[in-house]
Amino acid sequence: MRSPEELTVAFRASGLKVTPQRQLLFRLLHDNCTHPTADSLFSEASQHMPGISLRTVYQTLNDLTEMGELLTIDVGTGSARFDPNVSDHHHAVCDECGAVHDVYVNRAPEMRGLDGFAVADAHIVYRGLCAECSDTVKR
Amino acid sequence: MRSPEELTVAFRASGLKVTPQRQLLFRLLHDNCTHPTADSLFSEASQHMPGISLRTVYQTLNDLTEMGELLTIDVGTGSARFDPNVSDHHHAVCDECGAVHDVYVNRAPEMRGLDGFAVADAHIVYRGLCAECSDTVKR
DNA sequence: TTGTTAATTTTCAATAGTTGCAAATTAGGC
DNA sequence: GCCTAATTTGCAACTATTGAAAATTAACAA
Repeated sequence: MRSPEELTVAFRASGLKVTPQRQLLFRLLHDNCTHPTADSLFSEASQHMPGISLRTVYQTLNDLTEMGELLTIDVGTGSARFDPNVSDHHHAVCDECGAVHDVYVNRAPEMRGLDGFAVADAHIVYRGLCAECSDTVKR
Repeated sequence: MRSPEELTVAFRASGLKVTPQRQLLFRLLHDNCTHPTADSLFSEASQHMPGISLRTVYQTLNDLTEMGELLTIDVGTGSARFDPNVSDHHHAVCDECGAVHDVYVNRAPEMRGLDGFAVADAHIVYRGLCAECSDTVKR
């Protein structure tokens, strides 16, 4: 995702308004590697701007996703996670604490067993225990 | 997933009852490679047994999943998909028609960029166009 | 075969996550 | 400062799924 400043320019350029709500969300999302849910963002945003509506959060997240600034990922945890890292990557989900981490692979493997399927994209979800939770379990 | 006959024995052996509802679902799921949703199974089941309840379908699907006879997979299509193929495999989802196919890979790739995460499982979702939909688009 | 009882099914309400809609508000150009 | 289209808000609606309680029934024994 681009910086709040760049997004401000980009939004105006496409005839979209730059509201205080949107600016706040730009800031909260920029360099955010926690893979927040709409609801967790709403909570955080509410502390800075009491009264902001959950609907607006969803709206803005969807807008950013449509513009290609944000990835909406579903790792099977019930609610969608949002990721400002739009580079080609994958995710590791901790079964213990639920944390989602960005991970990379050299190359997604060729799939076998299905002829004629034109693959446009491959997304890998790793599950297991993150470093912190492995530590806790060990001791 | 084991055959309806084997499941019947297994259920009785664990003190579970084999009801007509369950038998029907055993049959509908056996060798079913369509990755049905709870709702699509409910529709199909209703044709054979009018009055069967959606709740029972969910219940039985959850029971089978807990027993390791079924996989509950989430490919981001909104509702859970159920897969009687419990071998180690992955999925290909057609962006056009939504069909889900079983696929295999030689070995899921090592992930990079996250130290100390103990991977227990990796699931790959391929997206693109299935053979049928590619054909349709071409002509 | 019938009785007993715990498991199951059904019904219906409740929940979580998300979207649709209409009224009120406001950013940004004039 | 005004206008107007874009945005925000509030709330109802919707989808997928689960919880709870009452009614039913499979399985076992007598």
